[in-house]
Amino acid sequence: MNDQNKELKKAGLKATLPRVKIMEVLESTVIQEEAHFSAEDIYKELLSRGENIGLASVYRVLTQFEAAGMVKKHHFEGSHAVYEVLGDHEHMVDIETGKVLEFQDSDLIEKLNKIANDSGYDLVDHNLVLHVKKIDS
Amino acid sequence: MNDQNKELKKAGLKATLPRVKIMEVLESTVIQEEAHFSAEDIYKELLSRGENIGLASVYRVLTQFEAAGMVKKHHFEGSHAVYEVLGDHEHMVDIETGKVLEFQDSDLIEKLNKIANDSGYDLVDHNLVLHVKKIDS
DNA sequence: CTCGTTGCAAATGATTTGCACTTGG
DNA sequence: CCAAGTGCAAATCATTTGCAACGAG
Repeated sequence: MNDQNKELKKAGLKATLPRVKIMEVLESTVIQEEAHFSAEDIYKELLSRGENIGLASVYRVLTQFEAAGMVKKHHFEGSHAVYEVLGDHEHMVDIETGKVLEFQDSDLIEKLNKIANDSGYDLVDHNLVLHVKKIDS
Repeated sequence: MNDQNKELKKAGLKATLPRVKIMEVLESTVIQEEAHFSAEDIYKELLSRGENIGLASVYRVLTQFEAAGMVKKHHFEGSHAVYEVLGDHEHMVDIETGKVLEFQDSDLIEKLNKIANDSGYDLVDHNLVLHVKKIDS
């Protein structure tokens, strides 16, 4: 049994063809390079690979993957949601180019935890997007 | 000329009845107490005040107000967007109750600016939502 | 076998748009 | 007056759902 099957099992999901194929796409370079993708993007990539998987299933599976903590859903802007394979980084959007940069900063995370704690809460998750523009431009 | 008219002018918008009425609602206690409201909420409040303003206009006006920097749009979760009168605070969502708490932390803002600067950018805006749960629960 | 899953098509629900009709300046 | 703005209804678009057929364990 391969990695994908294991991960699906761990999430309590049957290792069906659509789910395995979608995981493959999520782990492929095409996606890794973009870092962010819509349900539609995945769907098209599946089509181009000759898979016959419905868009509705892509939505269903991504939702399940999100519940399982494998991907995260974002609403950076625009009308549709985008997903990302879970990683511990934050986002910075260049408002002039629309490009999404990623960064990590453990001090920041520590600070966020502290803020939550100070209010009597545990930090379970967070969403952070910096909107930036090149200095001088 | 009153404050609302001035603010609208400053944003380069004609002081039309729908826009003035919507500003009034945004500044009313009903809204201030909730802090977050959907286009639908504003629409209903206008109706209850006997105003005959279309939902489409509410959407149009809120979009213009957002462009003018008077309100901010959020997608905390769920299917519809919510707006808030612009204030310099962050959000903390209790994942168990769905309640949205607000907080301020200048150190945090300073840190965010620093992060952007270190990458050669100016921080224009940011979006931060902490997802928390009560300690021990 | 037998449920959980899927594909497809139809339904939904929030937001947007086309257009003839007002209205603010 | 007349371009900007509005109301209404119809159109869009992303996402969801119902349901009969399918397939993993």
